[in-house]
Amino acid sequence: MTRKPKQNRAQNTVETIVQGAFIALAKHGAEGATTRQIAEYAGVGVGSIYEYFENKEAIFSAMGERFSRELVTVIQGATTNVVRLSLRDAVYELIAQTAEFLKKDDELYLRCARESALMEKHVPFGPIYRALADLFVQHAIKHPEILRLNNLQTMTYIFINSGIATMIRYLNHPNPSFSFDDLAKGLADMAGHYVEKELKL
Amino acid sequence: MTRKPKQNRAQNTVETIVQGAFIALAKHGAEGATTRQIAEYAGVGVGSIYEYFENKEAIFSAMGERFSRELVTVIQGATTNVVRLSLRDAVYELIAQTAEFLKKDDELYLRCARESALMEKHVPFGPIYRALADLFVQHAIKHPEILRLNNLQTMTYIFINSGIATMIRYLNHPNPSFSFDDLAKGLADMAGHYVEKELKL
DNA sequence: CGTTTGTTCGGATTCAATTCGGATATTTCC
DNA sequence: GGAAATATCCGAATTGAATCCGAACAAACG
Repeated sequence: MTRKPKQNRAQNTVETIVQGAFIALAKHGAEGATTRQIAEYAGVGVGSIYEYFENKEAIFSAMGERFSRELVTVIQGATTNVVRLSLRDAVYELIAQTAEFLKKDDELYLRCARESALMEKHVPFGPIYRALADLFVQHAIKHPEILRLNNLQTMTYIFINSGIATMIRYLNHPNPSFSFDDLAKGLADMAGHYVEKELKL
Repeated sequence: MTRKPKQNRAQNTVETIVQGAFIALAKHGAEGATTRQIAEYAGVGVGSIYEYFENKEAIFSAMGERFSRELVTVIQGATTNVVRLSLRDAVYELIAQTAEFLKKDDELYLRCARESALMEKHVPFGPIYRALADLFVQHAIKHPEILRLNNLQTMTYIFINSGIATMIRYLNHPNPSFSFDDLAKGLADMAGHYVEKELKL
């Protein structure tokens, strides 16, 4: 039965295992990442994994949670700057920040994000979605005219999901006919134009 | 080594296996779908699977290809009607058609699409993307003003990917605060407003 | 028919995930 | 301090699903 790590040592082991899993995944893809691989990279016996993780899936979930948590931090960190900007600029800035986050640590996260099957399954998007929705609210407070939109719920959902999905897809399979920056501008314009047009009606 | 089926009988076995895999997946999810399960549903010996499929992954790929092929047919079938409509109505209609496609056969495809991890990995989106891009061109021929947009490539990419991703996400985890139809309208408006606004500049 | 080629099958094999029981480290408490 | 209790770590052994294989069955062909 999996137990909670009580000592520092164990806490550290858990962290080490998750880190090892990130490395194994980035290096060998979802297939190559066997439990032995992970234990190897973590510098830990295979058995130790099962002291703290129900099974291999649980490691991936822990990875997903760490990813989600850090991305939320990035989003929250960007809030103060972003709320001042126009919606268009806010979207652009947010995408830029996220891209930077994915590329840190020698693209560790981006490499893992390429295993999009695992991502989709194990990353809790709820908190990310909520952080963005919050940001959106903060932004709306500074730009109250946006509140006049009547289908705000739906459009927030669409913008957020579209943005995340399109960005991930592009990073996974870059399309040579335009740059990531073009994409970011396109997404920013899409949101910007929509709001401007809708407010006119 | 896997072989090509030469006799009708074998051709049929291959088809049967793929069908069995769809059923197993819809019924028991990605985990429950063991090779024995699949063979069982197909009414075929386990060994037979390996005559025509390199491994289990290959079955999923075949499923993905079948899915992709059929969806492309749906899109192409919708073309004649859709090109007449305004961009907004065209997007709406297309989403409606796709949703209907996903729900046929007692939601067989939708159930499988829920295993989004597998989808993402095994469905070749290229042909689907191309069919939509084609449709977009056909549409533009009837509505030439659209060709005045300067970042057409990028925006096509964004609209198509946003639409697919948002729709699949909603169907996988419906958001109770608005309906699927609201979503379709939102996506249609997003594309419609963007184009109208951009053309004004 | 007899031969050759295509097909089906399910028991045997393989290999990664998981378990287990003991060895080792840390904390507790006298 | 040190001995008991608790927590941690480990890797050989087990398990089970994916895959292989060789025998048996069917069709095609002369």
